[in-house]
Amino acid sequence: MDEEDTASVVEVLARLAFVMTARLEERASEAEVSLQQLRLLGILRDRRPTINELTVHLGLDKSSVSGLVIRAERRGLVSRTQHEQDGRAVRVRLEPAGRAIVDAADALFAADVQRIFSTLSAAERARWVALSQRVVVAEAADRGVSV
Amino acid sequence: MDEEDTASVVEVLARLAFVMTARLEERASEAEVSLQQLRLLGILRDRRPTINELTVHLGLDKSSVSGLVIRAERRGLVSRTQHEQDGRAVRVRLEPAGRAIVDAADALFAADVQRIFSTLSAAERARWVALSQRVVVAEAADRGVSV
DNA sequence: TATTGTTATACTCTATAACTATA
DNA sequence: TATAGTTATAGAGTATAACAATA
Repeated sequence: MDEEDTASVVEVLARLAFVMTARLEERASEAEVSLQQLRLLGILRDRRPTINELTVHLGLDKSSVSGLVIRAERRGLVSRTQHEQDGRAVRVRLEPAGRAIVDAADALFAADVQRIFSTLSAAERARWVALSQRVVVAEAADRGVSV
Repeated sequence: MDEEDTASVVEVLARLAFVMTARLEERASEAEVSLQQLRLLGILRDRRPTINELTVHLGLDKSSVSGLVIRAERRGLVSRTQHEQDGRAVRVRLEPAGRAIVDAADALFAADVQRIFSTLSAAERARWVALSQRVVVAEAADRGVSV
């Protein structure tokens, strides 16, 4: 891959990542939460993890996760309950108010994506998804090795 | 575009945006700046904008931009000079230390991209870039209309 | 009067270090 | 001793509102 080739990939990739993150942030904001709060709620949709497990999913320090969860709990979006086996640990659970928010933000973002990607034909969209999935897999592999 | 189709696009798109933003953040951090500081420095590579112009590029309030610039100036990465025509305005300029940082972070990220995208053939890469560019254009058009 | 930029204030988010309680 | 989580502290980033200087 030559320099010019790389430069064009970097440019469109960075732009895509920025505008889509900005969209997500905007939709989260409309649902009255920050992007990080939305990420937290999204993780809790099908899990009841401990703070420790959340640090892995979110890639944050336990003190940062503790703060995120406490602020979410203060708003009634999640709840903390005692762990069944380990008396030191807590389980974090999504509350109905939190689920309503994450569902609303998701619907808004999905509608954005549907509108934006309608510029491609069904075949082109399928091709884009297939190629992008391979990129995501390659990124994970690269991270696993290079770190 | 049916629901299943949309869901797969949303999933890979969100994942791609997240991991690439995380990469950029990591590389910025290695270059000793935050992602927002790196964005600021990147904009200044070929421009000497006012604070007002920067609010458009960054999508932030003028008070937020003011703070970003002041913190960057405190570290010697940028400088503020009087505007030639308008006595109220200032011009923000990239200093050599700032240029070194943005160049270093850029090189690291470009190397990441080169490694990751080598999983695709040259033809596939070209196809991915072409499709993604159309998506970015459609996003901008959608934003211009829907807002 | 309107505009440019800064400042005061308040909040979220983040990490490090110290701490408490449990294992 | 080690681990799970919270708290104290410090700093970046963000927005709103009030402000000063200039247009």
